[in-house]
Amino acid sequence: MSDNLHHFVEEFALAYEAAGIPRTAGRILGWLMVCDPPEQTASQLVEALGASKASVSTMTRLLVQMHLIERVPKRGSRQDYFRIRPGTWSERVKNGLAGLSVYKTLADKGLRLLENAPPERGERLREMRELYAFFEEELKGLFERYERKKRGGSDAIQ
Amino acid sequence: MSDNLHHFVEEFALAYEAAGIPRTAGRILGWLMVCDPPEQTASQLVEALGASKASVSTMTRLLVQMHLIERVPKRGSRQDYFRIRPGTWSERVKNGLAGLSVYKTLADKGLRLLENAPPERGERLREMRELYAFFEEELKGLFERYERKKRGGSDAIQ
DNA sequence: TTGTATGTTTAGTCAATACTGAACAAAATG
DNA sequence: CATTTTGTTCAGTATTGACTAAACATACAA
Repeated sequence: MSDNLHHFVEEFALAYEAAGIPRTAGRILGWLMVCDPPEQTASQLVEALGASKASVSTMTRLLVQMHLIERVPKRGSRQDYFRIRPGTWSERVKNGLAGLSVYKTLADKGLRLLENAPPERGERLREMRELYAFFEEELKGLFERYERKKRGGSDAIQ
Repeated sequence: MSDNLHHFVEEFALAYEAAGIPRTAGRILGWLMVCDPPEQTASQLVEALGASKASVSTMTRLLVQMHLIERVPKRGSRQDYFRIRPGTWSERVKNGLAGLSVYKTLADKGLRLLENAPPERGERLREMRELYAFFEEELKGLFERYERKKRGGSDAIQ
């Protein structure tokens, strides 16, 4: 409704566009973070964001696939309700950090190819491998610490 | 040269394409990680990767701007030499992780807009904020630990 | 059944971008 | 000076992808 809120939604969308999420999908995310009530039908999204039905249909599907939002069935209504999936951001960060291990694997593959080459030739890859291995290990622990803190902390979300 | 190496370079490029780096730029990166010698001229890159001069010129510029590679002046030659920037991967991870703070800021902005709204409406944003704040803080420490370990460790790169 | 509300799929438009060949620029060498 | 080597810029092509309107499908309501 308010102009400020719309501005926020745009900023939200922009930030997530940089992370590879389509503009409209980002707007849906941003809106679902601040709207009242937190569950919204597809038509409400169309209305609030000024996007087409088709776009909302496609992007909600995408966001559901990405586990960022979820469909909420509502008895007495056959409309689809959407909301931010509880725990989404935590999972997103977790997956993002876990994705770093791809690069460790990559470095490993390269090193295997250079087994018979003079050792200094593998220096670049070893540095890369060492870095990603360190973070893969440590981030695992960091995440556990976060979840433990959250369980023990004030309000648990789910 | 070897077919295996080319396959590795392709895989490397593919992995970094997922991170938003153009295919050819990724190939340059991959090649510079395993080539011998580690510094290569533009024409060597053209030759090794089968890309056009124009592409190599554009993509090397991009990679230099991204601080992933660097131009190395070489006395006695007016050709441009390129190599992986020492410490690149470390810096890349560091910046990537530092980028998470954008989302904390984002959540803050949203919360400010909801100041006058009933508190439960800010619940989604508070959860998000709390998460990113935690990681912003902890990752800072984690990185320090990595650098300290590296300095103290076996071979320092730069 | 017919009508109405809702969501998905399709076809097509528009914009962005990765890439190339060719023209151009700059500088060293003969 | 002209020639050769090297790199950049420009113009054009092809691909991808986000988005929309319109057609279609589904299911409830009268």
